[in-house]
Amino acid sequence: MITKIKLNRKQQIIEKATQLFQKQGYAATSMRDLAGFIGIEAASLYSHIKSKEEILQTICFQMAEDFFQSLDACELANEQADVKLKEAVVSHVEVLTRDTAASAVFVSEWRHLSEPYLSDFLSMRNQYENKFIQILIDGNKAGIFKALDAKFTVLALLSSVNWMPAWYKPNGKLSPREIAENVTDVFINGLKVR
Amino acid sequence: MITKIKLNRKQQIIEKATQLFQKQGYAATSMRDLAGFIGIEAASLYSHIKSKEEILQTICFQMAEDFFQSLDACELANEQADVKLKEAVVSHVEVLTRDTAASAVFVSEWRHLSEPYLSDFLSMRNQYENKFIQILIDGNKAGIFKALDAKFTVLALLSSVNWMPAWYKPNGKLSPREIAENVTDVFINGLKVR
DNA sequence: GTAACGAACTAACGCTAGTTAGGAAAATAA
DNA sequence: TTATTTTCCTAACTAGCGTTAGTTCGTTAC
Repeated sequence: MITKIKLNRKQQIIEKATQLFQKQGYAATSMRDLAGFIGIEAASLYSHIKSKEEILQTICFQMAEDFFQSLDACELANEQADVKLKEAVVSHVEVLTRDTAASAVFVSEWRHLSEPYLSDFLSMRNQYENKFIQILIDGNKAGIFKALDAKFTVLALLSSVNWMPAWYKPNGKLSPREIAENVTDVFINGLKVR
Repeated sequence: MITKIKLNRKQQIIEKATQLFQKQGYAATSMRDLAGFIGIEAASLYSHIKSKEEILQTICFQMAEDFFQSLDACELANEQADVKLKEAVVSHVEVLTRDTAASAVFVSEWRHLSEPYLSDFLSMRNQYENKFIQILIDGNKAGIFKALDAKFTVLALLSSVNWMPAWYKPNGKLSPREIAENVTDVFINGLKVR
């Protein structure tokens, strides 16, 4: 009984590649490595994909799309800046934890994209970060947030959260939302008892 | 007039390699690349170094030593936990910004170390993180810090700060100490006006 | 002046990389 | 059953990898 395990070879290739790219890095992962783990020959991969880089592109741009979609799904129009920030970070962390391997690749392997994909990627990332920056700026104008370099602060916030895939265990005690709420609480209210 | 530019070839090799490892990653940087930038043949590198990995080892362990040395130099024995934490982060950021390229390599290329160097490296890193964790635990016991998962919080804090080398410009408006103080202030007191 | 040394060179080694071509086998459709 | 399409194979190619061997050549030491 074989059942229909073989949903889609291409999808399986991308999934395994994601794991290997996370563990070893894109450049240090060979097509023979990848094929071996799947149980076929390296050349056979090319019946399903066009190139090694296509895999990386798929991972990176799929994740980018997920981040945008999740952020857009938050209804933030009528909220205060601190609530907005919290919800935005929760959305971000939920995407991050949904597939930690893909997230890790997204965070640290994008630089191996070639042009014009690299430029596209960076411009999308910039656009995404700007949404967070705007929340901080608005929050400051509204007297809710301190006057800090908004870009700098957002980068610090996202960096702290982007490295979660490296240590997040899906069976841990905390849900993604709880984790995100903890992190944002520290950022918004601080570590200190008051 | 040639003057004595050639301070030390080995040092020059390591410096250039550091830049390339940062920009392209360790695995994606070839010895011919490196040699080309220096202006010699790849084979000639081996008059000065034993292997490609030796360069990575030098960078990673030199940085590790710097971090420990800088942290140990802080006199924290009689301070409150929040001051301790602030000083520890300042020390960390000062090392990070002293050589941003080496720091970036230290942060993201260590996984290409082979055994036993990899294990040594990770155990040192663990030891280092534990010093921060202890500060949080003590601070909580003393009623200064909230009750949070200390390890989790430290990793978030260090991650947020470890990605500074990627965007820090030495000629920026803020000194390393000011940057570190800003970051720690957010972490300790929060983003919110009170 | 000659011996010794350091740093560079050329040439090549063995290996692995990503990828292509062409055909066999297996799965699917008619 | 036959035809078609999908999947995988073997074999091979070119390019590049890290590294070694052996040599040349200028500088330094006696």
